[in-house]
Amino acid sequence: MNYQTPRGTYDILPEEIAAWHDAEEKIRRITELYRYREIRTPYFEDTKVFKRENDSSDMVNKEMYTFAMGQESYTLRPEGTAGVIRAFDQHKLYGAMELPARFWYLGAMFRHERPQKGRQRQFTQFGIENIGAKSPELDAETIALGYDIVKAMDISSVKVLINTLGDDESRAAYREALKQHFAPYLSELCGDCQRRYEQNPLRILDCKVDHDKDCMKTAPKLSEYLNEESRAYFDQVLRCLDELGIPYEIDERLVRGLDYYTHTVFEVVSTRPDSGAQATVFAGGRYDHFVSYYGGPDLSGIGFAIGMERLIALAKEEGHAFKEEPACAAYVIGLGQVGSTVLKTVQDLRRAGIVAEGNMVPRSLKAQFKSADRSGAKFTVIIGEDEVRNGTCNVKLPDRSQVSVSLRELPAYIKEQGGNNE
RNA sequence: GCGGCUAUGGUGAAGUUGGUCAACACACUGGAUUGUGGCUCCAGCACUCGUGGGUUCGAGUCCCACUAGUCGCCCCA
Repeated sequence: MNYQTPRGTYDILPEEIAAWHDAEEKIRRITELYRYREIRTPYFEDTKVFKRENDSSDMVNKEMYTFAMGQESYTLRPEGTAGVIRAFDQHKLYGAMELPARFWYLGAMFRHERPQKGRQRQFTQFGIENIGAKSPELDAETIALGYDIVKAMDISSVKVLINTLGDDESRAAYREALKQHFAPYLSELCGDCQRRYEQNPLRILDCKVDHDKDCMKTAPKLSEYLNEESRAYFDQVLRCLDELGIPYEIDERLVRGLDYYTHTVFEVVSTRPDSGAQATVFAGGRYDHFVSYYGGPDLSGIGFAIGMERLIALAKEEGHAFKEEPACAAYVIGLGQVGSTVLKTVQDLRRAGIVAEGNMVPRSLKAQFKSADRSGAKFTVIIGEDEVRNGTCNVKLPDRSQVSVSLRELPAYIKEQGGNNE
């Protein structure tokens, strides 16, 4: 029997973890600067939290890990927004927090999809939600936060795609116009599009199958159906981005997969040719009615999610130097019958704040030196039987010269020599 | 859910038209060298080629199924 990770899941081995810590640290710093606060919601929720009425997205309809326990049906979260808003409503945070309430989250998400480059069944998302206020400035600020994270990872080959879905009135008008336009062509469209025609005609524009059909090219544009207010809102978002120096591209086809979006939607994609089919680094948008869906007041919100695996992979491809974990400063070797002296010496070093390792099993001198080499320690401390008697040790310096130091003064000596790393 | 490609030790891999011991390199372990290492030299390191069937006198090499990886479609972070 071979044991291995389930399909689409993977282990992050110690070798890889520095990259994650680096990204997480930068994210923490940036969310702090923007005054966002972390929220942790369960990894599974009542299925109804994710499976909403009138939701036509595949993610919700066929990619969820749903399981039953007794009478209850639960689902592993496929995305972060639903849980955060559920918590916001459940705990009535609209009354307890200053609005807009600002949340960030980081954790695993689960979708039962076929794995490929940049897509796993368990993957990690960082996301933010800004709930309870609505303004073009907030939309721009939200995009800026994500953009800052991407920049902090030294990723430069990305572009911001942006679009507006308008308010309810604009969308309703557009929806009717689209249905009218596509009605005569319905039989030419793919099966998915025929389903979308009823459920969410906007998504037809997103279709890859029917992309090149004439009726797509002649389809009315959403921008033609925006009312005055929606147009002004979007223009102001763009103006803010201009002022912040964030380059963007308006993409009229961008409607996003989740059905709850209104007004501003955006997607930041990699422009690297080696990014594969899953090039989106982060994506999100505004939602006018999602907060009330779970029983809260009719507040608007905006958020986005970053795919952490994609972020880290891109940073790697772009040559970002990940912050490394602290190296070993001192390695302690024991020769002969030295009892617990090695252990005590290493502990003294650690208590003095020095990253240290010691040889704890009886091994040949050669093997111990080899470990010392591999640990990358700047200093090798050698303790033999004579030294134990005298209360001293031999310290090998980086230039391979050797000095005798009393065990009591060893931590101070190593600090003095600049031993504690950088 | 659909399609292409792939699958040999800890790692990178070689394995000819199916026919001896499954190369080579790195890594690892031990020794030369049990009070001083990173060099060198020597030795060891795949009862077996993702799993299960089949064809054959004979299969790592051919066929089928399954599993996994990978890339693409769908979808999406």
